[in-house]
Amino acid sequence: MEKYDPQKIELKWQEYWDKNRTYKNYNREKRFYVLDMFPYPSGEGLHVGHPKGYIATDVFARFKILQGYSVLHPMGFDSFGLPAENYAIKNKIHPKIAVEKNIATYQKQLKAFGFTYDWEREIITSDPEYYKWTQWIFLKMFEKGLAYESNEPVNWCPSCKTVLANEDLEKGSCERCGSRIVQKKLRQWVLKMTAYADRLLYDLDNENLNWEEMIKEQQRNWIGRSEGVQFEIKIKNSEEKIEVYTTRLDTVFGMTYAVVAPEHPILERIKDGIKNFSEIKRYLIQAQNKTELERMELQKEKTGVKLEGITAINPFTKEDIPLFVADYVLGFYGTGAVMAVPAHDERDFEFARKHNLPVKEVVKKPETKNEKNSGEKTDGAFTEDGILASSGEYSRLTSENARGKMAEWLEKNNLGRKKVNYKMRDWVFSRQRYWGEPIPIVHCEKCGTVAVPENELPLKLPEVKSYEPTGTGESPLANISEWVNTKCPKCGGSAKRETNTMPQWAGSCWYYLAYLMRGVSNLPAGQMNLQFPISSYKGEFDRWLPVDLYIGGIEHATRHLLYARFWHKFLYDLGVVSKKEPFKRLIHVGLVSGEDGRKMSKRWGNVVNPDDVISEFGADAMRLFEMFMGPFTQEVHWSTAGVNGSRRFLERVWKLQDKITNRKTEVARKKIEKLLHKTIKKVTEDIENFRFNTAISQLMILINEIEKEKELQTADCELLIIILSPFAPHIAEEMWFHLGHKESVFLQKWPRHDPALTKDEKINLAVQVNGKVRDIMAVDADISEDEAGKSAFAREKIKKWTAGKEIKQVIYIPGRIMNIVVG
RNA sequence: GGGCGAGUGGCGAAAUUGGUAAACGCACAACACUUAAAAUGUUGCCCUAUUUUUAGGUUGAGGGUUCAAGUCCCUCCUCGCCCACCA
Repeated sequence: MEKYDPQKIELKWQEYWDKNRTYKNYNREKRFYVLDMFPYPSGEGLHVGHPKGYIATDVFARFKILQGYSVLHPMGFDSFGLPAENYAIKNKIHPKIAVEKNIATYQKQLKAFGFTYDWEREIITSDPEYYKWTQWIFLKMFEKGLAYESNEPVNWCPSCKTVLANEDLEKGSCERCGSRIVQKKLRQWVLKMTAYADRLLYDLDNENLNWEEMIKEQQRNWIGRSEGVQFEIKIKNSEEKIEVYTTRLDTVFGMTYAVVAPEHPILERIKDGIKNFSEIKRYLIQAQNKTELERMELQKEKTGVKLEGITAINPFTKEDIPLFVADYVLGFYGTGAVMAVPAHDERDFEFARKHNLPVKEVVKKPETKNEKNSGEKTDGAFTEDGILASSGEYSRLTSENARGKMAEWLEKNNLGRKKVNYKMRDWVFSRQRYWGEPIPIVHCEKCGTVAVPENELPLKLPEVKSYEPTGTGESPLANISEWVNTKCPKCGGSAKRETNTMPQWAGSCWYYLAYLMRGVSNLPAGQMNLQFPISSYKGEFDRWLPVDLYIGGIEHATRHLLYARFWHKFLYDLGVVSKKEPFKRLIHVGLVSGEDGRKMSKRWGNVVNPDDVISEFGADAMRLFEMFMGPFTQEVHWSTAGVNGSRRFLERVWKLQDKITNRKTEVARKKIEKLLHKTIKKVTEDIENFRFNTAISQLMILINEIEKEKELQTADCELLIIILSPFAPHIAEEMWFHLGHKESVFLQKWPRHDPALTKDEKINLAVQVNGKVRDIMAVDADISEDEAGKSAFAREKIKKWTAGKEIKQVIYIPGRIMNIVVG
């Protein structure tokens, strides 16, 4: 047998699979759609962490192919957006050229792994043939009133010189460059994601999504639904009133003041009645100049000013209460105004203490028998539910009951109503950058905002010399007058094009559909041609959706995964797709950090390039190692020595070929056959449950055992090759052909274990005395309790511990343990 | 502050879901092969005592339930991730 030489065999089989279209069996009855979160092609290339998820999907894809499914496993590139553009600016290359170059690098790196990707379906989000559809979906949203213009203050990154969505922030800073965000009023395009808030929440639990609970929870928190009551507080001696929102209406008798946010419109309306208006004005300017971050850093310090001369009335108690303006109340949430109950809200408590406002306790902790009732007021607010006190007719009710009754009273008197609020905001969808999809809208003086007609799509991104961001709040496109100045599609008069572009995330909202659309076109690889109308793709959508398995990083939990679900639901409403949810099963890939435990980055010099690993150890060894490192969803540290271990394992597998024989040596055969079937069972179950590490350790156990034998039956070797093949496809294929086969191992059937063979006839039964293992007996697996007891008591080691003692109890769990309890 | 998750050898980890803790691998050590090294093979490798055997201890700490706890319950400690003035 010649030496195991991955360099030689891996390239050979990659070419073979490609040429023979080994994985493209799209006409089988059962189908399975495996999807990776596609990368954005940065200039750095891949490091060894990136492929971990791709290896897992590849293992799964091969497993499903072997189980007889048509498996769709596509790959593409998310090439619009800031990473590509910033790279281009830094290196003074046009983004388009940079993207082409980086994609070539990525492809080369990915292909070295021998993945099952169907490159004929590759998509690139910055390709006009692709983004004409991104634009089309936007136009549909515009048509349905879900894309609208807004002038609300938005997050502005002074370094990236663009606005950002809430989802793009990290602790009040730009997620990409770390710069502090400032609030800026700019005309923006916004998508009405909040219109889908309820469905985005509800369907998480009601569409049989096999998602990790952690990700569902993150989305729930992000959507942030809360049920409460909105009611009005009148201003004394005035027609004016403010609406407040609360989830704790039960505490309303404890309201000792009310607060409006600095942005609240009432301040302008009642300014003549405010005696200290100049002071208020100063405060508003001060508040406006605070950045998001400052607002948060100073959160302990609650500032605010009383509106002198203004009195509000608590609708329940009819008491006069003061009104404040304070920036701890957020202008964009709820009504931008709150009732303040210092006794039962920590923020209000803090504010009240600072401004010497009364604290009125109206909810008491229910008394429990054993608890000492000290009667002392605790230092802080009591924020839990309890029993009402000093609340008029509502006293003695539980918080929950009181909330219901109080809301009824408000409704009856036409003062308020139940209201659901969400933390999630509408999606700020425009960017003042060059490298993105142009928003297909024309501004006409006469007709207003007008959609670019469908047959003019794609609205191509014009070529420019200078694509650097301007910082003026306008995109670089605004400087190209021949592009900007156009005719109104409606009236034919002169009009100007929208110059903002779409955000990073737009293209990835529907890409899993584009792969399916690519299946319809018969054009050669690399040529996208996705023709209108969308209905011509319905058959493909219905056949393949939803995506059966989706793997990617956890950082997308509240960004891409939320946006894509939103778009999918919109497309569902349009009748484009027939399923409510796009991704049926979702698993996140745990990060691979550097050998030093730090995040892999140029800065630490701990980046490992997969090309180097593959050329030293082979793609199979690398694949195997990344699946063996630890539980898939967990963070792991890279270890080059560990890859070497996987390589050693493959060398040993390779050497088994010297033992292959067809002679019958029954005893050895039996032993290996049993272990083989146990391994089939475990590997099958483990792949299904994404426990690749234990699947591989079981394969190692099997190999260790076979090594001890002199011979290996051909039939057993074949089964071994098949169950190893998803992890190490190249060596498996090579060994498969060595056995004389003329057809790929991936056209074989995944074996089923024989249940009779996975059962042991003899087992080692542990015998405990008082819970401590004192002996281990080799017995028949189906030994009866009587017999097991007899043999146990006959054994010296057991006698030693039971002699002269009263046997109180004997517990026997067949196949597991016997515990003798003595007194 | 809120939510989610995790703590097991020198390291990555496993444990049939309440039933022999440390499988499998990495690193390390000794030996064999070799002039030597690498590679490979064999053996050892949680802690303490001891004489190969054996006994005791051990899953972040403490308590509880149970014949039996890494696994279930309570209290506490540490770490990670996400969200964070959301009324």
